[in-house]
Amino acid sequence: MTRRKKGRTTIADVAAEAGVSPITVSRALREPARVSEPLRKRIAAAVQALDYVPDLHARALASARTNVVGVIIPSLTNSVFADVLRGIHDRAEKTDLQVQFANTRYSPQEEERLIRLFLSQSPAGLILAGIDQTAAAAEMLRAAKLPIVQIMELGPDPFDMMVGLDQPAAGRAMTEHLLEAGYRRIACLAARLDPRSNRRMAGYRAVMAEHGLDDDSLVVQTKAPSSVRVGCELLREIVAQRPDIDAVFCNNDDVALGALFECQRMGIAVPERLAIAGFNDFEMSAAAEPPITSMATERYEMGVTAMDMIAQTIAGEPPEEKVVDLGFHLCARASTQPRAGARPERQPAPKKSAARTTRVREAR
Amino acid sequence: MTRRKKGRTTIADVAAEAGVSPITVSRALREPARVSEPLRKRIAAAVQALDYVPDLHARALASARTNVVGVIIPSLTNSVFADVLRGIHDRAEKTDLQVQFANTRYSPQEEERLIRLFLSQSPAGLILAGIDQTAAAAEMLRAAKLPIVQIMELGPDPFDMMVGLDQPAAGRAMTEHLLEAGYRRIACLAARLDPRSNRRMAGYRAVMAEHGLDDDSLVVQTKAPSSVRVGCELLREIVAQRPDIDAVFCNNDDVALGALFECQRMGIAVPERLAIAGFNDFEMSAAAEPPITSMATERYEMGVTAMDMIAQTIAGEPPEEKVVDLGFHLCARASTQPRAGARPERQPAPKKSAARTTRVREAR
DNA sequence: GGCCAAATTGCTAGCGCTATCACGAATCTT
DNA sequence: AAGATTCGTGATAGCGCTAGCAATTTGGCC
Repeated sequence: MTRRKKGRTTIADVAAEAGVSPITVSRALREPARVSEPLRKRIAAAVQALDYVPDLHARALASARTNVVGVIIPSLTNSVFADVLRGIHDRAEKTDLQVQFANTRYSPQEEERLIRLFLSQSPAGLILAGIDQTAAAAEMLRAAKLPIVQIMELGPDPFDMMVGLDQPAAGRAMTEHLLEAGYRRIACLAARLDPRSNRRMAGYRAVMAEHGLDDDSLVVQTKAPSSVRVGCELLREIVAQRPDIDAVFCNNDDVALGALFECQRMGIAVPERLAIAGFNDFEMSAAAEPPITSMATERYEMGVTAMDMIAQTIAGEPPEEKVVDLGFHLCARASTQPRAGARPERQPAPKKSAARTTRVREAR
Repeated sequence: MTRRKKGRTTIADVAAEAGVSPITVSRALREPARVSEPLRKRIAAAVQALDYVPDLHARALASARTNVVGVIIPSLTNSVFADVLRGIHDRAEKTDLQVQFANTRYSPQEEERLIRLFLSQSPAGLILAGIDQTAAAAEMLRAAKLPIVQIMELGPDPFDMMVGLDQPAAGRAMTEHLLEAGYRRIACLAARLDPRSNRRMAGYRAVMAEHGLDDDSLVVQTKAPSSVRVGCELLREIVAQRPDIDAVFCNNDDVALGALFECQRMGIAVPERLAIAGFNDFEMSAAAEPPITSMATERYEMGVTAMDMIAQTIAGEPPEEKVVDLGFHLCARASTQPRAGARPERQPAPKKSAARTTRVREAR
C-alpha cells in the first residue's frame, strides 16, 4: 500500500543532526564500543530527537544478514508446540532476533518446501521439529552455514544443534511406572501418528515385550489429531476390544482427559477399575478429578534453550554442548494409584536421557 | 552469520539466462499479465533452471512496501488466540503475505511499543486485538495509511476494519440462558481481566440487574491468567463465599472445566446442585462429563476473515463491509440442564450482534 | 500509407544501509 | 625519536530489486 516513503527518517538525517557521517551512526547503533563516548551520546540524542528507527530491510540487504530466525514446526493447534513457541518468542524478545513461524501440518514434503523457502532468505538461524526431515531437506541443511536447532527429541546425527528429550525412554519410563504400580494389561492409545508419539509407543512396546505382555490388541491408534474427543473415542474402542485391560497409557494428555471423561460416562472407576496415564503434563491434568498421572516435559524451556543456542552461536560463542537433553519427569498422581500388593517403585537403571529425569509422586 | 552472499542467484542472472532485461523478469514475476506470453515462458524456464528465489529484503527496500502483516495479540498461551492465529496463518499461506507475530502480555504500553515498532517497518497490514489501545497508539494507527483489522470484539469507532463479536451481548445471552433454565443465584467466575472477559461480565451483570439478582458477592475474579487450576480455585472460593449459588458462569472454558473438576472433588452434583457454563466452546467442553454448556465463538474464522480483509484491501478491492460481526452461538449441554419447572426457552429479542447468533441444544 | 493509441520492453536512478578500505591522530615499541 | 601499531572516523561502492518514465513495437483506423 505505502508508496514511496517520502518522510522516513534515515540514518543520514540522524548523521546530519549529530554532525557526523552516516557510517558512524550505523556503528554507534550496532557496535557502540567502536565509537567514542562523546559521539555516541550526540548520536543517541539525535536518534531520540528524530525518533529514528532503522530499516531492517535495508540493513538486511546491505549486510546480507538478517535477524530472522525461522521456526518450522508441525502444528499450532497442539498446545505442545504452543508452549515451545512461547519460549521461543519470549527469548527472542530479549535479543534482537525476530521469529518467523511456519507450520508443516505434519507433512515432510511441506517441511522440505518451507526449509527451502526459509534458506533462500538467508535467515540468522533455523529451528526445526524432530529428526525426520526428507533426504533433500537434510542435504540443504547440512550445506547451510547457519545455526540450526532441532527440537522436541534427540537423535544420533544432528545437523547442528539439538535440544529435546529421549522420547523412547520417556515411553519406557511411563510403562515401567504402570508395571511397578501393579498394572499388567496396559493398553496404549495414540492419536495422530506424530513421530515423537510413535517413539514413545516404541518404548512402551519394548517394555511390554520385555515382560512378556506386549500384544497388538492392546494398541489403538487413529490418524486424527490428538484431542479430548479422540480420547473418548479411543477409550470406547479399546474397552470394546479388550474389556480386560487395567490401565491405558495415552500418548498425550488431551487424549488421557478424554479417556477419563469417557470412563466417568461409562461408570468405569479410575483408577480402581482402570488406571489412566497421559503424556506432556498439561496444566489441566493435575487439576482433574482424579488427577491424571503424566510425564512432564520441558516444552517452554525447550523453546528458550533453542533460541539461546542460536543467539549464542550468532554472537560467536557457540554453546559447548551441541546436544541438550532436557529430560522428563514422571508426575505420578491418583489416576495410577499403585494397586494393593504392587511392589514399591524402585529407582530405574540410569538411562541415556535420564540425566535430568526425576520421579515425583504428587500429594493430592 | 552469512557474509557477503557471493553465490546468490539474482534477478540479473535470470534475465541473462532468459535473454531479457532484469526489469522484465521482475514484472513477469509480479505482474505476469504485463509480459507477453513467450517471454513469460522463457523467464519461467530460466527461474526454474537457476532455482531463483527473489530477495524479499531487496524487494521491500526498492518498493517501500512489504508483504508482512503484523499481528499483535495479548497472549500465545490462551488457546483462544492460538485458534485465531491458526486462521491467520492458514489464510496467509494462500496469499503471498507473511505473518509477523508479537504478544503484548495484556499490557497496553507494550502494545503501543509494538505498534510503533511494526509501523516503522511499513508492514502491508496490521491485525490487533480489541479496542483498548492507548491514545498514542490510536493516533499512530489513524494516521497510518495501511489496512488495519481489529479482531475479537466490536466497537464504535474502528481505525479501519473490524471482525469479531459483540462480547457484552454474548455475556447477556449466556446469562439469559441460565435464567431461562431456571437458575437464579448465578455466580460469575473470571480469570485475568481480559477486556473481552470484562465486557461479557458487564453483560452478565446487566441482565442480573434487570432481574433484580445482581450482587457483588456473586462475582469472583483473579488476576491470574485463565486456566483449569484457576477454575478449581475460583469455584472453591465462590462456594465458600456464597454456598447458596445454583449456577456459575465462567468467563472461559478452562475455568469452567476446573470448576467441574472441583465440583466432582467436593461432591457437588452438576447440574443438579450446581450448573456450570463456560465460554468459547473449547473442544474439550463437549467431551466432558457432563458436557459443559458454552458459547461458541468463531475464532478460527475470525483469523481467516481478518487476513482476507487485509488481502482484499491490498489488492485494491476493500471489503464492502468494514465491520464484520461473526456472532456467537449457545451450545446448551447437560451442565446447565433446565430445572424442573423452568419456563421453556424463548427466542430472545434480536440484538445488534445477534445476526448470526443461533441457539443450539446439543443432544448427548 | 500515415498517424495515434495501446501494448510491450528497457533504461536510469535510486531505496537505506553497511563492508571495505583509507586516512589522520593517538598510543606504543625498542 | 622514528617507525609500528592501534584507534576513531569518513569516503566509496555497492547489496538486489523496482518506480517512473522513455523507447520501441504492434495494431487499428481513416
